[in-house]
Amino acid sequence: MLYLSKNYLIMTVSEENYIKVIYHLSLVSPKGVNTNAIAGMIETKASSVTDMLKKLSEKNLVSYQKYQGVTLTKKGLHSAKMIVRKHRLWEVFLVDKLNFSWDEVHEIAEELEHIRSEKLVDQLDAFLGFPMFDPHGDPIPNAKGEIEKIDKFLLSEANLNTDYLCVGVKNSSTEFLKYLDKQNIYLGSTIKVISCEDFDKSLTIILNAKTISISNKIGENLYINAQ
Amino acid sequence: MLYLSKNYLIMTVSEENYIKVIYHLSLVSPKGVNTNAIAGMIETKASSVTDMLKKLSEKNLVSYQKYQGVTLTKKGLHSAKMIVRKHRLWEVFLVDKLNFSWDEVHEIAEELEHIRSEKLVDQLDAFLGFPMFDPHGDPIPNAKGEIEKIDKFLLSEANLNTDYLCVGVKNSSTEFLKYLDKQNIYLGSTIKVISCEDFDKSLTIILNAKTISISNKIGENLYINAQ
DNA sequence: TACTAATTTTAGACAAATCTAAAAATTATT
DNA sequence: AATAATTTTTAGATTTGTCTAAAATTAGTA
Repeated sequence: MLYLSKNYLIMTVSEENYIKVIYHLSLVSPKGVNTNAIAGMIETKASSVTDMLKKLSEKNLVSYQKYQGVTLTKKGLHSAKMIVRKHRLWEVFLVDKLNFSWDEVHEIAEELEHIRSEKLVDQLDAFLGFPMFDPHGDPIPNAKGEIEKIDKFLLSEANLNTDYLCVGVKNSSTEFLKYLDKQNIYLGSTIKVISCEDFDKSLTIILNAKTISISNKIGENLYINAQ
Repeated sequence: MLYLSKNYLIMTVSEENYIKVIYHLSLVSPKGVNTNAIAGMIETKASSVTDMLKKLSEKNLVSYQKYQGVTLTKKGLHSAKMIVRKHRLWEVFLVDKLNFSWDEVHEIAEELEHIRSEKLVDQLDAFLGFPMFDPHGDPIPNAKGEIEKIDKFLLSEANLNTDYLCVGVKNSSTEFLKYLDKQNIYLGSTIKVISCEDFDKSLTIILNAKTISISNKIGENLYINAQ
């Protein structure tokens, strides 16, 4: 096994991707992540996942019991947070400094998140002014792995006639983000739900003083916050 | 073979490293680069190089004749320049924006040079103000692959009692760059050679108004320019 | 020119990460 | 609780990039 120092072991890009996916799935299934769920996210076969889980378990990055799903160890959790930290910091860099739009950055950050230098990440963080959130409203872990939790919920759960702030997206797909751009919905936009159709749960909202109608699916992918 | 469009083919990190090394060696051996020379640079075995040369030849990135060495095709040359472009732009970013020193950036740029997005490189270039040279004085190819040639030569070839400007380093190793820092030799420093010892070719120079002595090996790795 | 030395290539093997197909274990359903 | 359906694992194969050892070619030298 490839170690640089006692606490820092070199992971392959593939291993990092598994750890990251397990981390994201753990937030929804903290008791254990299923093989198939991982396979779905990585776009690989369940058998490949099993192979990798054994390897990650060997390296003490996950706790894995045959047929019982997998959880991150303390070491694995820290690795995952550092990957997420890099991913989100690079996204901020791309948007704030290189004028990318929020729908263009995910794919590039998927590559940049695997660049190894710790100093690079921390200098980048400082250069960007220690941002707390990425362009999609997701929190950026600090150098220790600590994550600022903000109280946010979905627009579909909003009370009627109450002012909210748009603070994030649940879905970061290009299609969804481009739709939001077209509707002039950005992070920081003010939103008030006027009505909800019983039939299809579509919402009529006042967005930055204009009234528009959006589908239930949009409401279920937009995070808001009490203003 | 993995193509994205007619003219853009995806290369693996390994393939890119070979192409880059062949490019650098071509500048010294334009008639053909030897298998062993490549093996030495990549720290691999000659047999591995042979395997890769066949693969690169298949992809039309190199012209390869058994036992006869290898040269880059037009396509290979362009790929190489784009990799070098990325490497050097990232080095500028690390030094100018993230406060790295010139001896820390090579290793990180070795990773960053493989990030694929063309838009990323071009936006980075603009963000940095279209720099012509990297922190070691090496020219940065523009988006078309054009490289500014400046007339530079080694300090060991300098005339006595003539004012020169330090414009680059031939050797970018950490050890050499740290030595230069210690001696306060930077790009842009003014240098005049006062004398050269017959015995060991060591040089006595006036550097920024101070007189110091440097070995022949230093003189053979420092590029200068008529002021 | 013939022989020796160095370089380069071939042949076959291996590790990492993946796959398919079949077997085993778990979960859901009657 | 027995059986069906689903999930997960195993076993064995494949691809990429590497390796070693041996063979082939080229270069150097007496």
